[in-house]
Amino acid sequence: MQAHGDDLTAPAGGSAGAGGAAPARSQRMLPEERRRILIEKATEYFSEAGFDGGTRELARRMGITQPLIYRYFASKDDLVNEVYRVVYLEKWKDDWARDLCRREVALSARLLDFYADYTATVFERRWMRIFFFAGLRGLDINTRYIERVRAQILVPICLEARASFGFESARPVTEAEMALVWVMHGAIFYQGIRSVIYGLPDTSDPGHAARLAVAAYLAEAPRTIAAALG
Amino acid sequence: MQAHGDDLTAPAGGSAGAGGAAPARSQRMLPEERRRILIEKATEYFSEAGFDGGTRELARRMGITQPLIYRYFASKDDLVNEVYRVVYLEKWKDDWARDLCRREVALSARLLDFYADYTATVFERRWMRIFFFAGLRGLDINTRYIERVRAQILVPICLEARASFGFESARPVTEAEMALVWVMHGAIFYQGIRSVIYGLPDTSDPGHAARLAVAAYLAEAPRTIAAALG
DNA sequence: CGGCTTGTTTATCATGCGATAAAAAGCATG
DNA sequence: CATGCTTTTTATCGCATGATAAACAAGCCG
Repeated sequence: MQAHGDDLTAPAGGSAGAGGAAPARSQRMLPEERRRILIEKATEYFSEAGFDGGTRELARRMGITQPLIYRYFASKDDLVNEVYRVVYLEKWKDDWARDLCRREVALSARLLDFYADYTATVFERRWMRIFFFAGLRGLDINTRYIERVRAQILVPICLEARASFGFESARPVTEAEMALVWVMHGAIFYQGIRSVIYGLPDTSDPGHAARLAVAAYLAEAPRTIAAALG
Repeated sequence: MQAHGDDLTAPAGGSAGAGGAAPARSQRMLPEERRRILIEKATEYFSEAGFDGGTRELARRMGITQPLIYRYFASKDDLVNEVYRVVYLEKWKDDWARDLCRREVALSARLLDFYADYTATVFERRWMRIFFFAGLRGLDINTRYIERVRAQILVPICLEARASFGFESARPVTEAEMALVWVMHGAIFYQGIRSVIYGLPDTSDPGHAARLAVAAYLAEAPRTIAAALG
């Protein structure tokens, strides 16, 4: 895209009296620190350029040279996998599943609290874009993430809804109940897609969409649950 | 990925008596036909590999050689843009906007009919993947598509909802009304994302999600409209 | 200072890409 | 069959990429 080579046209200047614009050798760092920064910058860069982004451009943005990356990661794939790992696993909060089951709080409040926290975490440019880049690649880390959402968030919500409406039962959650909770979840998640992936000015408050979706869910849930357990 | 060169190691065989496994020169075609197939196969290929997919691999899948592509498109970008154009523009139905305004039909039926047809069009692997590949690239053709959905589908729905609930008014659609219709649209569209992008087995019928989302929209709409116009 | 370890750069290789030019092959017409 | 035009292939260029090996430089310890 752009000419980036001009900085490198004077390779062996030595003392390089002209000086000033020289790229300046990057500071020596502790391996842990360098690795940490590398992953952070890689996340930032790949979330914009996709995983086809080049290692040279990544290095340039970090102020280091490209081969240095290979001192910390055996291959580009290794680095990419580390980015996945950090994005997918380190941003998951176990509190979510736990707090959703606090029955001393009204279910509507639990749902709204959860989605307030969840959207604050994932409606972020880096997270969302990496999520979709990975999804389009069909990576199983993506599939596993969705499965985690299903098992640890949506299924518990279905069970809490049963309890909340007096339909306590040990029967497994039905497809109809799952379809309903997916509709709520999708309605909320889509607002993040709209603002982050489509790049639309997010005029509307995500909390508003969540309130509408949660209210619709709770309004429809009793009928769906009764039909499922009847 | 795989060795593809072996077929080409015997370039000037001439009569090539051994025959049989030879790649077989591709049939001569009329330019229009060749171009049509090229766009079709490019759509198929790029929807899987992303737009970083190579021209050589595309040619291989078509059974032609790579430089032939450049007889029909000046550059790879030209081909890619043609793929966008076909996917985005040729699948849009003007009937959608028109049928949504047929007031002799109940609004709920109009909405369900529209979404039945719309999801049948876009909940398709090629369309959906190209849509997100383009979205992640920030292409304005994608932004313009969303704008088209907003202007020709969602705004009319808001106006039809006003009329349907007796709130006829020429005042521009408010943000609250748009937020509500985006929630309905998002809830439905997300089910397509889930099955096509996430690659989940779409156990649930998309019509079911649409019925839930439309019902929730129509249940909430009177309150939102009254507040907006009050 | 000299020597050692280790983080960093320079130089380079092999490969794959998009793109171009020239040769070959098909097919109609005299 | 020869001619001419068009489709398709062969051969190749320039460039960017991921990766490797060797040279360099910064700190630390004697």
